[in-house]
Amino acid sequence: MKFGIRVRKERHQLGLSQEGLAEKVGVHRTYVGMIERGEKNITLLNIKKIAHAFDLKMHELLNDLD
Amino acid sequence: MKFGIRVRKERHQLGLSQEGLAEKVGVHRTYVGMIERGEKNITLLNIKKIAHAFDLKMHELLNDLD
DNA sequence: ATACTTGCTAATTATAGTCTGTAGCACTTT
DNA sequence: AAAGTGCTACAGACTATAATTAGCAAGTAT
Repeated sequence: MKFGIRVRKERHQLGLSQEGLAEKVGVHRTYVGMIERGEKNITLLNIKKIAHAFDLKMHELLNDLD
Repeated sequence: MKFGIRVRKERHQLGLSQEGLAEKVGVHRTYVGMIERGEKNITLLNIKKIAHAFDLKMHELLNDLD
């Protein structure tokens, strides 16, 4: 999945650490790492939370992925 | 979540029953019902499968949702 | 009256998501 | 060099919940 790569890119663009993003999103720090490495099959609610942390809408975070 | 309503709308547009969509997507018929009723927090992989069953990309199925 | 569709429940299995801890790398300071 | 700091990868054990499955009720249509 390229979703993780996209998340990492957006996170770096904001100059956030995984821990910093985790805090904004409301998930655990290690989980952000797992998402970025594509190890987990994230749910709709968390996609939404991450998108909002980036001030994006879900579909904006997902375009050009599949 | 409005995602379920969107799925139902797309399904009707194709004249499919829940069972017919379930078969195309590769999930159980009752699960499609649960998704449409917003009872489940669907994962990225299943969002992708459903979108593909509709000949859509994920972000196309999710636009105008949040 | 029977075949089709959907809503709903309850139980089980698979896996998403949490938490603790260890280790490695890059950089800075003394 | 060594010690300290910040970020990340990863493992293992745990908890919460997504996803599967079977079954029954109710409506609608044929």
